[in-house]
Amino acid sequence: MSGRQAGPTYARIKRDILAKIRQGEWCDGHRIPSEMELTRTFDCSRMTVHRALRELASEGVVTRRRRAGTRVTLEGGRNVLLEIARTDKLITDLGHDYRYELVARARGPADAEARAKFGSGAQGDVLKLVCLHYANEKPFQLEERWINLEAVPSAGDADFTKTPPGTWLLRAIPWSDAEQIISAQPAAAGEAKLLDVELGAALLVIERRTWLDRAIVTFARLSHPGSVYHLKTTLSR
Amino acid sequence: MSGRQAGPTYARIKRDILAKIRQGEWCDGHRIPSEMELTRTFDCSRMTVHRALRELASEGVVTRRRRAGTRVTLEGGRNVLLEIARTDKLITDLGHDYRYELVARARGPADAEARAKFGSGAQGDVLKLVCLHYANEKPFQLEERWINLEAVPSAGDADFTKTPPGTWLLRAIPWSDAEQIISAQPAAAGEAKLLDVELGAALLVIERRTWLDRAIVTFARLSHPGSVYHLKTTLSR
DNA sequence: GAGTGGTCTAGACCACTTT
DNA sequence: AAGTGGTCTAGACCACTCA
Repeated sequence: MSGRQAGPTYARIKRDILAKIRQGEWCDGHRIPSEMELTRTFDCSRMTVHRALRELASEGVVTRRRRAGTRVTLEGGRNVLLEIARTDKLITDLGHDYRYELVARARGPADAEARAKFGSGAQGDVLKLVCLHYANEKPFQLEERWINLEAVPSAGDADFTKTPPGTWLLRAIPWSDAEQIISAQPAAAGEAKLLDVELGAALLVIERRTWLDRAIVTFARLSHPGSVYHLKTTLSR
Repeated sequence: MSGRQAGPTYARIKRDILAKIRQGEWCDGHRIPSEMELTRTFDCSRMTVHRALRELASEGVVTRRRRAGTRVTLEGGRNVLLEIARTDKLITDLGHDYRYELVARARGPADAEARAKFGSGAQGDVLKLVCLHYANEKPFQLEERWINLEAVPSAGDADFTKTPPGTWLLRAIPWSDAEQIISAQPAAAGEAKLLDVELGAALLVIERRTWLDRAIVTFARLSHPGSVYHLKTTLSR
């Protein structure tokens, strides 16, 4: 038969295998037919079968080993795509009014606090910014931002009263590595006042470090009132 | 010639292109040579070049359009990999002792609470479990779990005093879609007592729904004391 | 040793989009 | 109309690993 369904052959092979896994016909650890067998089943070349299986493997659905064959991946950790967007985009995507305010700006040699954030990587001047992002005129995110001026000298002259530093940095600076820590923390006195929440209220905090090669570029601490913000991720297989 | 560096040809092509992007030689929006040109540059077949470019496109590094060519992807949102693991694996990976305890188990028709969690998808019996996961004998995660027994009848007979429901479900049940919401919430009275924290303390809460086709399988609310738990993600390009 | 996946080739035809 | 990427083939040889 080979009722030519929609799309290319490799996609049809992927769909058929995924359907068998989803329906439980092939469960965790089950061995999938070899490339040669599938070549006969789908009446196509081995390269086409190989591409389908290779993509499923790169998506974590199956695990392949020479001689041992292809098996449905045993359950372990799963990788979930978590999309991180600029704060202004995040808010306007939700259909809210967005407003940004620069609360404080200070430039000077790296003090102990900055060195702690940067993990001892900064010796020269550091720019520290404190910003508030509003959604519908309510505080949505408090952004504390440290920028390593050794790595990004042009940030010293940038005007951050209109453009949030996150947006400016994404446009201006290439980066090679990033790290992000998501946690729940009680609001300290200063944070509570700026975010207009009770002292000790639950905040969702994202701390993000960004490097260019070995040099740290920036550290951001983004705090959100727990009552108004969450991260949502979806996945399917 | 073709100074055979390490690894297969397609990987070398990917590395070379990524290096040019990282070093800023090809910046956002820059057009990359066509497959035919790269075929000559790297002295290999077009399929090999195609594979390298296709993988870079699937990783979001480049964007490809027929006739228009291949370009370095313009900056937009970023995708971050967030790894989600079973709680027992999470704790033992950190080098801590793991202990699990079933606090409560109740079976009955879906009440208003369960229908709210399931988004009105459940009509029949529901199994509700409350579990505690300890790391080094300190409460690490409070798991409140609802299982739709219409979708998973065998869960009604499973023994959850030894095996955590998350582990059991991952092994027993295929799934097709999942949704996850990460938030910061204050500890309610019952949660505070079980987790041994102050009333109103900041909790990092993960709520996860899992479906098989259209039917909801399970809803889990996983609460962690903010002081002992965080999610960490890293990425590089 | 034999069977598995991993890579690669030198062609081919098609689909799409810009000119 | 021409040039780009998208897919596919029918082979080939290699690398790994289990029996």
